[in-house]
Amino acid sequence: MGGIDEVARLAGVSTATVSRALSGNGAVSPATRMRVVDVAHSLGYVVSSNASSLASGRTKNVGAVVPFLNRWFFSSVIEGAERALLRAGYDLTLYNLAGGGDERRSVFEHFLLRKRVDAVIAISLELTEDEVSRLLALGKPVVGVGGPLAGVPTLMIDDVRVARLATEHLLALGHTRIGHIGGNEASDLDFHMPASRRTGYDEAMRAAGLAPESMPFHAGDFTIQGGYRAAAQLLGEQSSRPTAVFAASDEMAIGTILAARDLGLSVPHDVSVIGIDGHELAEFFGLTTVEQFPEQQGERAVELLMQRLATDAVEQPSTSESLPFSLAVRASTAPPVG
Amino acid sequence: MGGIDEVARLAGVSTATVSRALSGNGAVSPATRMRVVDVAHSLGYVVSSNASSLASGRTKNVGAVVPFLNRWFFSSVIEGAERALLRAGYDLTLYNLAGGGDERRSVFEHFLLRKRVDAVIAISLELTEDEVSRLLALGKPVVGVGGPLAGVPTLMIDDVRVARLATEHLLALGHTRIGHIGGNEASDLDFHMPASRRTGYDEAMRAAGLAPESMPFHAGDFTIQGGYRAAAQLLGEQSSRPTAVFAASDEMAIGTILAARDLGLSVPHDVSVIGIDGHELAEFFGLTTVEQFPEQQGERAVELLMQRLATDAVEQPSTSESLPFSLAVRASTAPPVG
DNA sequence: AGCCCCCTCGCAAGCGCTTGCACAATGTTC
DNA sequence: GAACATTGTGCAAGCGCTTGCGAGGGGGCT
Repeated sequence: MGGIDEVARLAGVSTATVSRALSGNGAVSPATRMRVVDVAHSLGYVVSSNASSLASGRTKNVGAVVPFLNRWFFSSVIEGAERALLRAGYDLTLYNLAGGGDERRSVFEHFLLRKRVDAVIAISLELTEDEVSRLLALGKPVVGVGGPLAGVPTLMIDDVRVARLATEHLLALGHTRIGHIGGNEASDLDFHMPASRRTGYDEAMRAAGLAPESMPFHAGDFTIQGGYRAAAQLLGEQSSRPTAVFAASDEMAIGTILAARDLGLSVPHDVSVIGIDGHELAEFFGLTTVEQFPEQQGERAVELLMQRLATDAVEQPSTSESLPFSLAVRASTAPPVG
Repeated sequence: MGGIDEVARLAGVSTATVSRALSGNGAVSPATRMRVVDVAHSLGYVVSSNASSLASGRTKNVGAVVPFLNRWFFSSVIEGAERALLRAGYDLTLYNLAGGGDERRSVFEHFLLRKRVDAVIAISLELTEDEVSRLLALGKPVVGVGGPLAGVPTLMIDDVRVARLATEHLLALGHTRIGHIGGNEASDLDFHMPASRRTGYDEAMRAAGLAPESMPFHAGDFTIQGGYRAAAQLLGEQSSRPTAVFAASDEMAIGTILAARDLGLSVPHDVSVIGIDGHELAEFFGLTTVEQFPEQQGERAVELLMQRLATDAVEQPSTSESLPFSLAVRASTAPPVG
């Protein structure tokens, strides 16, 4: 009941024709197609994805592997990807590594192997070599977003340039004492982003004839609270207080703004603050930032995947794409006083 | 290659036995099972979900329908659900209604119909009658989380009681002028939560002999910014300024704290603030709040679903469950001064 | 008129599993 | 030791689609 046979019967054609009419694969005359589509619609018939997948080898589903879900960047990328996928008739199934050990292993050793997906999007993941090779061994298109994955084409902003741009904005305003709040050494080892952003900062400082190593630096964990704590330290020492702070993420920058307030410092009068990300709260806090556009990154990732699926090119083009970003100047940055 | 036949051959049994050994359905001697499992493991064989689904009618996959993804509550519920599902060997596929019109329709008219899921979790959704009936027409277990769905068993906190508890906390501290920041009339029509929280507030006030209608009220949109704007108004009028504010969500409460600071008011000295949710930022802002536990709600939803799938009870028990919550007292509330 | 090509469509063989049924080999009971 | 459960396994028929191949028919060409 409700299967393809019924549609075929009512439309007066074979199941083969129904399949072709509904999927768009193979030639069907416009008249026949219309009849089939009408019957299917009136029966509320939708092709069973399992039967279809089994027969065709295509699942119309892509997997998204993420390290967390409840962080702005990740959920935004997913949101963009999901939207693009729905439009293309694809589903999105989620593989959240947050759980840690066991769950993480089983995602790679079990879940991704059951042929439920045609492709996978890996978001801001630092994977072990073994995990990457398992991913590639699936023989399916893979694209990374937001973090470099060896051997996988990846979409990401050029963190070095972005950080340079942010730092240059402060320099152009006339600041010469610019503190930095970034990642700590430990996390830098497995995740390059904080290191790259620091590099961009260093480059800009040196290009301006300033010595980055002599500037105040504190590590945060990319949360508001981490930024607050780092900023409290960095801004707390009267003697060496910078006139501007470049935080490696908007959340840390917001923490910095809050810390400044609590220290009785006015932003931007006493201290300018700039971040990176274009977080949804940036505007509310009047935060100057270099925006990136995670939703669009998700959409772009899907675009790439669809293209790759269409040409069934199995080989991974390793051309990584560099994504757009843009400086949004708000009230948190101004020329230094005096 | 790599199919069940190869495993069967190498283990010296039939494919039927392999299927039974790997799935746990049907009796297989321990020795045989071990042999099969070993062979499967060494070949890296994992049952193809499509073939399995087609043959068995079970997909080992559940759908999660959400209105947004990038909000704390939703992503937390999903995170909890995902974790529980992975443990049970299930996948989670995401249906995000955020797009609005077209995408929303196609989720109900197309995507959910392709038999890709065994059950669905509907998170904080206000669905039309048509949408609910389509959901039920799937003939699959459905559970709602965080919002009432007619005819669907739902997990949610008792918003009235939670709001009463929050208000009573302020009353117990001695406050008698307590403002409220809640939802606006329009949104109340399709989403009951703001109205329920207001009801709880009204009840507590009346029980204390106070007239809620004479208290300051402003509508916010459940964001930090909305809370800020509402609080700016509510706290801005010198004459009628309340000594305490009950915000219907933590994000709005945080906005209230920020607005108070900007108005030169000290929290809790000049004004106490309490929220609802247990948002991850509450602790950072020292916000007193009534916590709910969305991750656990996600896990609980999965538990319910699994139970229902196990007993293949098709009929929906309409017993809705009321979830735990708890008052977390922090620095944002104190007795009124003088 | 005859030939060929192209377009449309049906036939039927799978896709890779699951499971009802049958059957053999043990174990249990009196 | 006969009669009957019980347990472990294999056989084979699907699950509901997709698609290679081939048949039929209409039109354009020489």
